[in-house]
Amino acid sequence: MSVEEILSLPTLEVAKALLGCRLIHASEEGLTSGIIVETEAYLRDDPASHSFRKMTARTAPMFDKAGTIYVYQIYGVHFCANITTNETGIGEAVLLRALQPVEGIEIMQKRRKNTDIKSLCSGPGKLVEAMGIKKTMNNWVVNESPIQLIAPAGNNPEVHITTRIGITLAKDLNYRFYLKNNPFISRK
DNA sequence: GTCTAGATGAAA
DNA sequence: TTCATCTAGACA
Repeated sequence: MSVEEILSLPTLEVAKALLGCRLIHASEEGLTSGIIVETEAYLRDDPASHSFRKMTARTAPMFDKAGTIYVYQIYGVHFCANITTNETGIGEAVLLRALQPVEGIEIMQKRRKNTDIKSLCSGPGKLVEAMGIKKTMNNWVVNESPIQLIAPAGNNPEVHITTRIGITLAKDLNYRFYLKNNPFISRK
């Protein structure tokens, strides 16, 4: 399945299909990339989603076309990155929660000030920092910017589905997806 | 204006 | 378990 095909799927399917994809950022400091190993879906009728109510200045990228990147700050300290799904006007997205580092590991270690490979991208805030994703990249579009997405070549990986992390609203929905037995996923 | 929860991470 | 650190968005 191509990236275009993946991004045209319903949001829950996108969250699942993104597992195994490679995310690349060709930054000024150099190229970093990693395999997506953990995601969460946020739908339009989902009380935990930023797009649950009306569109606002902050959440506008969620309502943009599929492949748009939505970056927001959380707890006043960290940033999280999402990939928007659906056509323009529908506010749904997939949160990137963890990557398995592949390229540019030295750059990630420097950005994260941490040499432990397993801790480099094992959480939404960590991955954003390791990949050098900035608030200014809000609204960028995957594969039309230095952020690239590549679909996996091989077969379907084994996927685990659980409830999402760090929320109290709609906390019983099974909208979190991760690769089974992968040591690079986040923990809580 | 005032309130509150929050899609976190690191340290202790 | 605590804390750092703060904003968007709801409601009045």
